[in-house]
Amino acid sequence: MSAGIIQEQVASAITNALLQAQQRGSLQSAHFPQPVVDFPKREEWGDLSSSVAMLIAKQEKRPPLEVAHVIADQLQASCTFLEKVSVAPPGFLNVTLRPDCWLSVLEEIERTGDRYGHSKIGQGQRVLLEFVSANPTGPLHMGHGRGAALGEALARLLRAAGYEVDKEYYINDAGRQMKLLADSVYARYLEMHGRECSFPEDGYHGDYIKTLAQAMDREKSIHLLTLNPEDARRECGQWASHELVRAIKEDLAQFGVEFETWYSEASLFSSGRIQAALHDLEQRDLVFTQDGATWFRSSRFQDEKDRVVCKQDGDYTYLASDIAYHFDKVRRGYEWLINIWGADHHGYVPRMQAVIKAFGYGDDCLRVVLVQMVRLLRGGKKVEMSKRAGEFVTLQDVVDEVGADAAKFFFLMRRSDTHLEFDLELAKKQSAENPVYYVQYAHARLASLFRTAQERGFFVSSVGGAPLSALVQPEEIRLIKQLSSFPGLLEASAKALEPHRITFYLLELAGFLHVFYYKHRVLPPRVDDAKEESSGEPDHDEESSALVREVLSRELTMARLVLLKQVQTVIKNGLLLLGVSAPEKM
RNA sequence: GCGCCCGUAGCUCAGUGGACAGAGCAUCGGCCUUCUAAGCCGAGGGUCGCAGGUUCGACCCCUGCCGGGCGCACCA
Repeated sequence: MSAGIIQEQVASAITNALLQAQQRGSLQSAHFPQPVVDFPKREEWGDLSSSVAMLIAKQEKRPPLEVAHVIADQLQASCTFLEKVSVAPPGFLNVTLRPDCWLSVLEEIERTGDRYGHSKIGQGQRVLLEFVSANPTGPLHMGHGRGAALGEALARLLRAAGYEVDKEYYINDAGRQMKLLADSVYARYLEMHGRECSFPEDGYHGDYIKTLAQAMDREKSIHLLTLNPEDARRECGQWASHELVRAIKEDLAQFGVEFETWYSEASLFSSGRIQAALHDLEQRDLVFTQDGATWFRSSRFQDEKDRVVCKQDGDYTYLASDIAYHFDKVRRGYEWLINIWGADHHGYVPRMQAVIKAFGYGDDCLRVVLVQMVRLLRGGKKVEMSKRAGEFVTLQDVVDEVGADAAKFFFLMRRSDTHLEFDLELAKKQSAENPVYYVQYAHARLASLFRTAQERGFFVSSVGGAPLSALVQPEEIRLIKQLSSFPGLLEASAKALEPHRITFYLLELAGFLHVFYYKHRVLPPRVDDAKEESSGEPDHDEESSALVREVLSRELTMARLVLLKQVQTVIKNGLLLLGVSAPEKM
């Protein structure tokens, strides 16, 4: 449902009409649903429409159309801000507002400014949003970029919806992958010094491993060749993971994504949290021993089978870390946990839900958002990647080539659980074909307009001081309507954890702006322009021109400037939620 | 074999159970003496994978099938 102030106003007017009709005995129901108020599919049907009559037709035991008429009559009688109320089959209620109603939207935007659209639905609930969390075994790639953009946008969106959000990166700095990293670096190190060695079977082959070994040789005071292989390996592992985490932080910072906390998996071991968490479960008989391994009774919580947490060889599994980690999350006081995972881990979700339930929390305490793969294209042709051979396009490569803004916008143009095609050529293009520029250009265009206006002595006034009744053109009303639906959009996007809706909204709003801008002038032509025009030939192609010939009074200029100011505010608010900049100049 | 996700215009994708299913790209044809043409306008294009069901009403919910992706470890 939309929560824009106009939509709310109409919804409550309908509710009132329902209750009044009920009192007068023309409706029978004891309870009515909250009326859904939306834009009708076609503008000519009215400003707003509601399907409430069809929803209650059944309980009223009357045809929807008849119910709609009852509501319409009541609305018409009691509601002064509606210019027209009509009914359309099969039972839609269409209303047209008095034009001045829409102007309150502009006041609302001016009053709330960069908080326009924000809500309190989160009620200050504390949310831990964990994302990216890539192993520090190499640089971040495209897929991580998508997760990073989504996480950042979600954090901003949820904060705007009244949640208290912390962003966290879980560093997988323990276990097999780290051992492989250590071995790989050590092998390159030995190689560098002409020592014979065999490169580990599943090691990391990328050139960055050689770079790490070289940097280590340069910057470390101890010579690794003087150490025994075990110590040398450990040195390599620690150095490499430290360096890679540092590089990952840098990449993310350049991408415009920062975290409140970086949580080390290794710290779960050293602090004894793993044993503590497992002990907690054991006391409630949710952990048992069999075949020399320790198991978690996840099957009690709708997982398909029990899972090993400590192997026969005494090592903990990844799940053990996750149990301890998520236990710690809720113990730190977070009421809602959101994890953003690659879709290839979806099979892991029931297990993790079982963990949460085992600690006594409900299903809705943990929400896992899955992110599908990114297919990288260049001018329509697939860019081949092979992680095995260490050949993949890094996030850094993409940011360098197309910029952080374009990259983020592209990552947020699709629902997260569908595959995404990312065309580097398109993302770089500086034209209307490139969606990110299309939206940013709308913002910059307005900034430029305001600069010119100021030079010419037109200052954007406050909404209250502007002659807004001059705003009657369809393109103007359409803009205001679109602005009015922004709060509802944010609420729905936050509830669904779907920032891509904001992307689509902005493209639409920018489109409306560009159309308006093309059809109408805001500032009067300069004196010399006017002279040119009058000395020019008489207009032959009046018909063919899309431009609206209109008298541009000072009032109209002032009113349009105020309207466009609010448009600019909303574009900016939207872009900032996506983590994309709103440039003043392009 | 079991589980999850996806099948919507030539391509990439939107579409909280509501009206004649939308956008961008691509194709074709137009618009710069205008406050930013990084812009605008017009045209063509569809069995919403298939078949049932629920509903006053289904692209949306349920069941089955077909096609694609991904999972099903004492790996992470």
